Amino acid sequence: MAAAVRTRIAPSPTGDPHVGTAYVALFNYALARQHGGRFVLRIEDTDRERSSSEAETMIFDALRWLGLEWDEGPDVGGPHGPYRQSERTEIYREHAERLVAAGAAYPCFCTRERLEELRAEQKASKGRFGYDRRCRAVDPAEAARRRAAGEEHVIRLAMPTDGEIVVADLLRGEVRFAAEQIDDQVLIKSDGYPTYHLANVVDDHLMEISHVIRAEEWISSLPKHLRLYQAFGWRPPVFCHLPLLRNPDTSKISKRKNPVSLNYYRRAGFLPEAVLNYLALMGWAMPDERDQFTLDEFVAALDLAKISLGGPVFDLARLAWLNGRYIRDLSPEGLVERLRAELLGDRHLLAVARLAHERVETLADFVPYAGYFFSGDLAPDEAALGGMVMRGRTAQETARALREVLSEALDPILDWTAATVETALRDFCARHDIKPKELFMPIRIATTGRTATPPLFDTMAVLGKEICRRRLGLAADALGAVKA
RNA sequence: GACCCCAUCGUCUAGUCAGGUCUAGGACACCAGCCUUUCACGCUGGCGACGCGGGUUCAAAUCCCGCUGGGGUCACCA
Repeated sequence: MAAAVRTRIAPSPTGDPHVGTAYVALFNYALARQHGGRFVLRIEDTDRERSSSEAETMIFDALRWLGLEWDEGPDVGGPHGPYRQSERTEIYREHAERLVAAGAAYPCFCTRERLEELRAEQKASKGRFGYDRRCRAVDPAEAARRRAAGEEHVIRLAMPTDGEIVVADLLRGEVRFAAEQIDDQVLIKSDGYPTYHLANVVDDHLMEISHVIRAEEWISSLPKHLRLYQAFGWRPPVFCHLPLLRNPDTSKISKRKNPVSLNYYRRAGFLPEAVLNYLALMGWAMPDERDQFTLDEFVAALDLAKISLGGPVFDLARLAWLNGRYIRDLSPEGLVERLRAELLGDRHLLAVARLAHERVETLADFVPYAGYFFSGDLAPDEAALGGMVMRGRTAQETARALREVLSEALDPILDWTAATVETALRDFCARHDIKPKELFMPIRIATTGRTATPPLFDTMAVLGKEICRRRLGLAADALGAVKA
């Protein structure tokens, strides 16, 4: 009897919930459902610097919005918990020690400074990149003494130094790597936390994951992972690396060039079933090439082996078309229901009403006054573009400034409120020696299309991060395209 | 740069594994027409691709090699 199919999605809660996470989750979910198996959600929060609970909550919300329910996870429990890696550090430490005892891993006392120098040298001499394995030569007894004395160190995996490592990928078959070119990966950081590579392998084994379906960017670390399975004496799961979603210019999908936050799609009025359906079309097609189908139909028809490997360009226009079909399939009553669920829900309506109620005279003024709170992308016209150009600067310079506002001030905000936005924006002005006045009008016009609006930060708070980011990005693009 | 992956219309793809039925099919976008008081939907039609060069074969989009191109990875981030 075949072993149970167990799949997982293992996102890192370090930012906004990513469309790539949904893409990978979809295929994992579908495979598990197809085989009556289990779909696990595991939070990989081993980067103490960047992980946050806000980001984790957003991942839960986004996945649930899409309807990709998990059977085991941090919030629903399960027999293989805990499902948050930060709560499993003892397990990783124990496993790392096992490897050290077996000689498959070793403590490394090299300082960050030395590693940086090493990298610089290697770069200059165009030599091989990676750690030079110096600490591998340290006598184990001496290493143990130094560790006991509290000397700062990491634990590294001892990779074979010659021969070939052959890994198997469900879609690509055997892939070969020369062992010597694989780095001695850090397994345990000096803060005692594991790196992805260790935690991931240990957990996939302990959680009895049968199929690891993840993005292609991981394929080059597969030799390390395989080595870990061997060193532990475990049977590796089936690996299946999905192609990477792409920007229109075919680079790996990024927020600079494409909306990547699932929050954007939700807020911009995309239906979850349409988003899922569209994602299923990335690298895969129904046997009859039908382009509209339900999640259940996908679950029934999915054949992993039929995934095509060319990186699919994420095309908003095609998603919008699909979304339109789903909307047309709704009854008018159904449409109203959907509208009330999100865009015209009491929550959003009330937030807008708070800003609009002293600025309208009749109820009928409300819709035209507050229209931009209920729409998605804004296409700035010439007048708007003119109004956006900052005093004493060119359109291009303004575009650059707006992009910096995005990446430096706005993107990092996970707790999006009028207060956090205001602080971020004022800090930005101070840092760049810009008068707030000069920056705020362009932002106002970019985010609302108007020169007169309720207070900017309140307005941006109600608009939400994703709508603001997209409108600012679009405005920057339009300004950048203005002939100097 | 090194290593790895990939390669069909602008985009998503079917066809490639088991070579002939492929003068390469469908969808998005675009263009035109029809429907229609308008717009949209819908319908019909059009534009549009096997990256290049060698092989193997009676026959290659399909198999092999090289080139070119694109992408990813080379962190005490995942």
